[in-house]
Amino acid sequence: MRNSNGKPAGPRIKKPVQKRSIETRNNIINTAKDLFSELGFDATTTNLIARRSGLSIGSVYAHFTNKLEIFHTILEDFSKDVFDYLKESIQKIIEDRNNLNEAIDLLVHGLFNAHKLNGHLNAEMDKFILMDSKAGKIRAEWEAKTNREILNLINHFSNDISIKDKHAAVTVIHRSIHEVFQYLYKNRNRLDEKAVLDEFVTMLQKYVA
Amino acid sequence: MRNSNGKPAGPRIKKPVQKRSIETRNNIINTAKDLFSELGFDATTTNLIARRSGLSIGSVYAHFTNKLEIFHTILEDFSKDVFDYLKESIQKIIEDRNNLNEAIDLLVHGLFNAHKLNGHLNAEMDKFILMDSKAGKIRAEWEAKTNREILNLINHFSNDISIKDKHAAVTVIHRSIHEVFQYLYKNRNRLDEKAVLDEFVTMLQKYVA
Amino acid sequence: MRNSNGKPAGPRIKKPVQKRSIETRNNIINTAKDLFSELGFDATTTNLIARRSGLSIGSVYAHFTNKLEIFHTILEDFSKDVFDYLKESIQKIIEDRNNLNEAIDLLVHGLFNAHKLNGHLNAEMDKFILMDSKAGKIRAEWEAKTNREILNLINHFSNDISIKDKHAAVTVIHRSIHEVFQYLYKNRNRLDEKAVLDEFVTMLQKYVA
Amino acid sequence: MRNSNGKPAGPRIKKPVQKRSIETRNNIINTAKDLFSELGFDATTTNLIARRSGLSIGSVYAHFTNKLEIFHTILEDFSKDVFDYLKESIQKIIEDRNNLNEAIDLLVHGLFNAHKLNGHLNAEMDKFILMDSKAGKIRAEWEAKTNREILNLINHFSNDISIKDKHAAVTVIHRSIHEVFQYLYKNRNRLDEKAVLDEFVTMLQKYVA
DNA sequence: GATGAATGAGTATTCATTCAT
DNA sequence: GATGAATGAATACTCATTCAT
Repeated sequence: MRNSNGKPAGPRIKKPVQKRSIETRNNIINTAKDLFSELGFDATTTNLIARRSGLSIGSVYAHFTNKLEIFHTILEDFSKDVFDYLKESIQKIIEDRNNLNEAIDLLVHGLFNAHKLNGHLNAEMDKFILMDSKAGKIRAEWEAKTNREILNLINHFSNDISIKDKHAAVTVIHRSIHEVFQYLYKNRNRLDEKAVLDEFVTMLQKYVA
Repeated sequence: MRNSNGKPAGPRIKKPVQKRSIETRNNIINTAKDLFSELGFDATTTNLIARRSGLSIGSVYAHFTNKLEIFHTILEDFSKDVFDYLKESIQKIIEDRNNLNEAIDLLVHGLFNAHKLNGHLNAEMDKFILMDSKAGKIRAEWEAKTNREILNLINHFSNDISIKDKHAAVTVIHRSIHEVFQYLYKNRNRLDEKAVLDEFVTMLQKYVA
Repeated sequence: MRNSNGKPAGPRIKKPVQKRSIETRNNIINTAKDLFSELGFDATTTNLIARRSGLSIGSVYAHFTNKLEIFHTILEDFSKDVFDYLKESIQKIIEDRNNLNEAIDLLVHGLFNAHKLNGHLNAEMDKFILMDSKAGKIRAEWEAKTNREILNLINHFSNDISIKDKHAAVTVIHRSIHEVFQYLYKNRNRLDEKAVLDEFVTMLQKYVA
Repeated sequence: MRNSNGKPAGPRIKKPVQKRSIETRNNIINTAKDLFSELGFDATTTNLIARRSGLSIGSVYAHFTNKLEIFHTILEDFSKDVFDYLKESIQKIIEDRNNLNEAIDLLVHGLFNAHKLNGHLNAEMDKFILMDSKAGKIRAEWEAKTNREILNLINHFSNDISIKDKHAAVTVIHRSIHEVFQYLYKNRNRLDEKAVLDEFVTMLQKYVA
């Protein structure tokens, strides 16, 4: 007979005020990121997150309303990190007055590093984006921002570039990057990473020339 | 994806020989494919597969040792279907003496149709390939076969093509295709499908030229 | 990621067809009735119901969607039983051509027996009726039926009876009965049950005369 | 009502002597009364009591050993309030030299007002009296006192009254009152309150006459 | 004196799988 | 050959209570 006429009881998750609390929150996020990456969302139990964080299960739920919220937080953080990295890379490319081919090379290798450590997590996120609308929204938002940056870069080189539909091009470039990285991760012990990456850079260079 | 450390089960699952039995098996596979696609692996319960197939849960377990086996079967079937489609397409391209640009166009659009209907399932499979070694092996096998076919095509046009590392090129082409398709699926209502596909074809054409 | 776009999956609780299934269901109901009566709703765990029934927890949930449904079933059964007992008593009173005083005496003692065994459960139910709207509806329905029967009896003796507002009278009689019983139950070792019951009969007799 | 097998806790809870402390204590009691009344004992969490009181959970536990103690305090307070109200009413009836019928009328309506505001809480208390021995003892004590007052009133009118067993009569009267009130509360929007109350007064008047 | 972060046993519920009929 | 009732380990989440700061 829990709350059958459910008056709202005020927020159960409070903004952490004490320093200890903030540390705990980060602890949970980092542990969960590792576990989601290792085992996937479903196989990662909340109790496991707690144990691996050196916390009680109660603590986990004091900081997040539920397991999904932890995942969304990680998705958001990760998306932001990749975006920040990309933005910085592009800024540097423009500042350094690299030529187009150098630019592409730097862009691809830079993004590759940003993605490198999170192949499993990436796959898990990709799945969620289809299944869970909140996740889809988060990703879409950051994807739009990322696409805007790539478009900036394309525009910066607009004299050297011949492309019919720039927006479509951005999509193609962005997604190809994403997938090639994902693929390299999956096969990280079987493939000549450098060769594939170089070939991919070549493809992009020829494409935009 | 739990509870599936399948001990060898002895001769409980027989290869179906009778026609009715084969029909039942296909019934299960088709229902499961729909459900995995709709809900994902974890959220699809074996009891639901049974009910939607119009069968008893006992019957499902008479045909498959466990849930994972159903998934592997579907993965195998699907991989084979895509491969067959690709092989046929390439054969036709060669027979029809299409030129390189036409070939690429046909290849991309052909594969796109093969993938088109299974975006969710694809994402689910992608995840499993990382998480579940048996799934990884199945996919790797078919991917190798597929890559071999693409290599054939490249060799067929070897006079018109300038590529440093053909194997790496195959990887890049194959994965880009895969991802662009996946992306188009995710955004099927938001994007101009034709524009992206055309842009992608252009990229490949310039690349191999 | 359970069923996030929740297509209805058909009924999970099936009408029992096998005899074994019906027996199991009754087993659960009886065990739960004892436990709710002994410990109250909240302190009665579903696992305890299962164990005391000699069943697995899974079986309990194969027969009832949740704990509340078990309670509602018991409430409904109990309300029906008391009603049936009352209806029968009243019929018998009328058939036997008892006079008014005898009638009241029989009515009170009869109902007392119907209630006798379930004091704790009654208290639990009384609480639920306030807190849980479904329970309230169930009780209200049977209360209405019961009140109608009592009204019948009053009308049968309408020549011997002087009452201003018959409907209000029914309420007063019905509730007084209910509460006196409840009270006698609570104090079953401390009170002279017969004396209180007799006094109560006297009150009603004087009242309606 | 679990987790409350209170081991003696030593001198951790001090009787509040300072004014602020007493205010805090009352604050907790009032908040808890509202919540128990609204949600029931089990669904009312100690953390909710703290938040709604504007206090920390630590403060609540500085004033009460546990949740049950809060409930017992409220039960005791409420029982005392009703008793005081009754005692005063009876005193006034005697002083004002009301006749018997007037006396009953005043008694019933007076008590009704005392009970009026606490239907839910009453039901919760009724349940606890059966389930929790300490609660049972508290209620029994005040019930005895209350019965003594009612007996006083009966004795005051002993010339006008013809009753066999006065003690049983007190019980019947007291419980009938209690239940009719409870019932009126449950149906506060559906019933003609005045009619039921009048009919009830009539019943008592005829009864004792 | 007070605070609120942390604890962890406890609870409802699910679902892959088995096996008696 | 099939059925579907039964199993029970596993899981997300709650909440009374403690105690370091």
